[in-house]
Amino acid sequence: MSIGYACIAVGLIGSNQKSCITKNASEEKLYELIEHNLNALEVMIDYNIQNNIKLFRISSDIIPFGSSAVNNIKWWEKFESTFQRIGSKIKNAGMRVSMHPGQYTVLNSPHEDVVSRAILDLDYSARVLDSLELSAKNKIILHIGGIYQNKIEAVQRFCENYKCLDESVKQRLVIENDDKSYNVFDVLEIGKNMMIPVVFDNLHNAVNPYDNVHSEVYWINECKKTWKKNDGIQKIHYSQQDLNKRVGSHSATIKINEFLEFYNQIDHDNIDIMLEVKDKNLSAVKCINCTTTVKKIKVLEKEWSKYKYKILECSQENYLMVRRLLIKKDDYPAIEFYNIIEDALLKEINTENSVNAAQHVWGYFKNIATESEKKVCLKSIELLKKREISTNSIKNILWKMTVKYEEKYLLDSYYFVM
DNA sequence: CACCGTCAAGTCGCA
DNA sequence: TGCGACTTGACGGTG
Repeated sequence: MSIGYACIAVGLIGSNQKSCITKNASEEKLYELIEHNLNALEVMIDYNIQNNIKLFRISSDIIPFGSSAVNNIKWWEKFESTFQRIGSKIKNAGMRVSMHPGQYTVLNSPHEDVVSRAILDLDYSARVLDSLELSAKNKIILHIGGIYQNKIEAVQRFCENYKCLDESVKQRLVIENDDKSYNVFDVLEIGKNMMIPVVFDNLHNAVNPYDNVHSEVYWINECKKTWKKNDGIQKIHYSQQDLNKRVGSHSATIKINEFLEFYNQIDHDNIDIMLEVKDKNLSAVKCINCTTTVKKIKVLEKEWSKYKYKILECSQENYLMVRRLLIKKDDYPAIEFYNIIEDALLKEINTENSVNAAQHVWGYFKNIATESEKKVCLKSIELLKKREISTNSIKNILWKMTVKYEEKYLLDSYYFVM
């Protein structure tokens, strides 16, 4: 059983992906971007290994214009050794990765050019995974596509076009229920007929259900039947609704209690769970730490070192609660720990707390900063007290000093990214 | 340096 | 018929 996250690692230096607009997509520029993005991928893979994260989605933007004529670089040749090195790390760690072309990759379109671009997109995704020399258990996830006023014909077109796909794509391709057009029943029909594994997405199912009779567990068990030995263990997508946004929007973080309720209902030892959530790796680590059988408080202490100034900024009370919680060194109060953090993050940030947090962070530098840095910082904190500057401004100033003085404890802090 | 429009894609709902 | 929303972070130009 693995829990993972998609594409981006929040608060991880050197992991950002770069892109450019078509106008600027010269060969030189593209080469530079690919090199950068592969570096960033390796940074994320290393991070995953260090944090025991064994499930990860590689961004489809890893190679800018990877499936377009705009990019003529034979990147799989030019960066062959880089791909092999990263792929080895993935394999040796027992990590499983995937790719997920977005809503604009539509295999069942009635427009020939749209379909051929979709095929190129799938070929590209497979080529990335092939270049990493990973097995067919490392999947490409696709939605069925549009309806075009006739679902039966649209499904037929999907199946016909699927048959035309390259074998390297077919052995990796899995299909997922979406939030508008194809519910889990529709996708299962296709999956069973075409022998394609089905990924169950709980939020899509909540938004676009087949009926209100069958439970999530029922559908997960139905989907399980579509996964064959060569496909690896069943994969599902899990996310929670952002209550302030439109129906189907992913939440900022995974509420741990709600997750555990779901987790405890399913056959979690035989399922890989991909989280779709704004805070990405943060929620993945949270869910892993709350379900692990290895219960070491050191893990929570490490988490606390990253969260603490952010929590101090939100709530002094919660900050003190966590400190009390982590005193007993033979305990492992992971769920309580994350409940206090979730609670703090929901609170409105007031001036007093944001000043307090900034002063704590400034404390790392007050003996090493130059006179001018000291002047700027203290002035900014005074302005913050009067709400004349934003918390982002002060965080930018403090972040620059963190980088300059390589303040290790702060470099990983979520204070700067939340 | 902060801010914000733009990009890039295909479908669908609505005027 | 055509346009805006959906999605996403970063780009890229402006002030």
